[in-house]
Amino acid sequence: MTGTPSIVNAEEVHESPTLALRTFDSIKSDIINGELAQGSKIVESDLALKYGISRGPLREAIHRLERIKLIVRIPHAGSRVITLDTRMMEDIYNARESLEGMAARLAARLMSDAEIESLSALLDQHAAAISETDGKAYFQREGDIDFHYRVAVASQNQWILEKLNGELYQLIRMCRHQSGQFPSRAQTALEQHRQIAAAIARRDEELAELLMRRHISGAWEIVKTILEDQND
Amino acid sequence: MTGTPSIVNAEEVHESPTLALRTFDSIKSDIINGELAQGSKIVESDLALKYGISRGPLREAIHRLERIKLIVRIPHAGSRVITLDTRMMEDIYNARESLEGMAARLAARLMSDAEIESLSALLDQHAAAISETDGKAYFQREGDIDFHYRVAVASQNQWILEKLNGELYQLIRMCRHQSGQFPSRAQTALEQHRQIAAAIARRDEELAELLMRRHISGAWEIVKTILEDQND
DNA sequence: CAGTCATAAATTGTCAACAATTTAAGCGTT
DNA sequence: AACGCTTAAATTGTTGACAATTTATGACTG
Repeated sequence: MTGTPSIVNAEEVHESPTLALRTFDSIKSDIINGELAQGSKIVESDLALKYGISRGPLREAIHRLERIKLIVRIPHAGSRVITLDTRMMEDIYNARESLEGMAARLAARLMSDAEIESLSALLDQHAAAISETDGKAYFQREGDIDFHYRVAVASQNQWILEKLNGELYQLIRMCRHQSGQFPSRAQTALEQHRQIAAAIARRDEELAELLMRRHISGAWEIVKTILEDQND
Repeated sequence: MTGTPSIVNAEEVHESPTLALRTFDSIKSDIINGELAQGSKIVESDLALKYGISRGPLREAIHRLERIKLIVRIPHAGSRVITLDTRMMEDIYNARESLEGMAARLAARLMSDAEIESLSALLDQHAAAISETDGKAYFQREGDIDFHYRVAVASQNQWILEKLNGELYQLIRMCRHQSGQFPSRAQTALEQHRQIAAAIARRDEELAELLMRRHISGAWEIVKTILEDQND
């Protein structure tokens, strides 16, 4: 029951049973990877043609993307791919800080011993990967998210899990991709992950929350300077 | 710029420009008021007929309700009105605690002096209303939400504001409605609101967050016992 | 009589045409 | 040349019909 096996966390294997959902996934990737440029206008007929479906399910896909905040939409005026700015990312990181802080607290309360064991193993795995590849970007990025995802799951709070995994992480992925590779920080992050895991293992709710919040607000400070440097 | 005049917080005046949105509002009210019973199955054709529109926009309305978590939906299997249980409400209140705690912190940092003044005035208004009507239920409920809404706005965090006002408060309203009138607690709540407002006025971020979280977790303790008594 | 398979009904998913609205272009006026 | 109005094009919103899928029904078999 504990073994989410690998790096990738939640993408389903068997493809979605409906056109709208499959198209939603496609467009989502295209936006995160930057193939659909930020701020570009979405024209329903064009996209429907491009993805080979009719406007009905495409519309549903767009609405789902709006829900995830990858697309912004104005009645009768159409929709555009979102444009990330510092202001918005600050909102995201602040929300994430409070939500993941709570998740860590709940995880410290509720995580099973087996899960804790498995979490620790995950971090060993990360440590190995770091010393091997020494800064291999992609792996670490997803590894980082993997850790946070586990904590969110362990919180057993469906609402929080859904918001983190469904919305916030997507936007952060997109931001990372758009900002190119930024400094590795892998070693520091791993160290902090270890401390958080230790606090959880000790069932110290207060400390787990505190450390998680520090970890995230620290990450924000770095991302912030990068974003600001970029736009000046 | 400060004067949101009255109790009701954000319902737009001029009705929505699209059928789907208007129907969304209608169904939302019907669910919150219990006219559409919890757990009842939603059949698209039936509802479309009932609201006098075609299935297209109705479908969009349903998707929006799913986004708000008032409806749960399974591909090919249809959708049902959500059924509130203690488990889910606990998730909601925990999420709310962390998010509103952060909102209070940000409010203490960012709220303008005029807004603070206005917030204080709102509380005076509430105090007057309480001593007048001494436990007039509806007013106090909305008054309570009004206070929390103001703090969320003052946080200037769009993501948090949207989640609180768009999702969490709706579910709490629904829960309150379904649970009938529960004990007033108006005096206690007002007192706590005052302390929170004072902390914000003092620009004490730490304390504002702490008090807000206590306030909400306290409210949850009460709601929890009510819910448990009901189902046993 | 329980269980299972095939069939029929009900319901959701998808499509293409039509209506309403917004955006752009063209024309005339000042 | 700039502004506003009228008209045309483009785009979104809405509709009803059709296809695919699930759920219910009932006959058949062990």
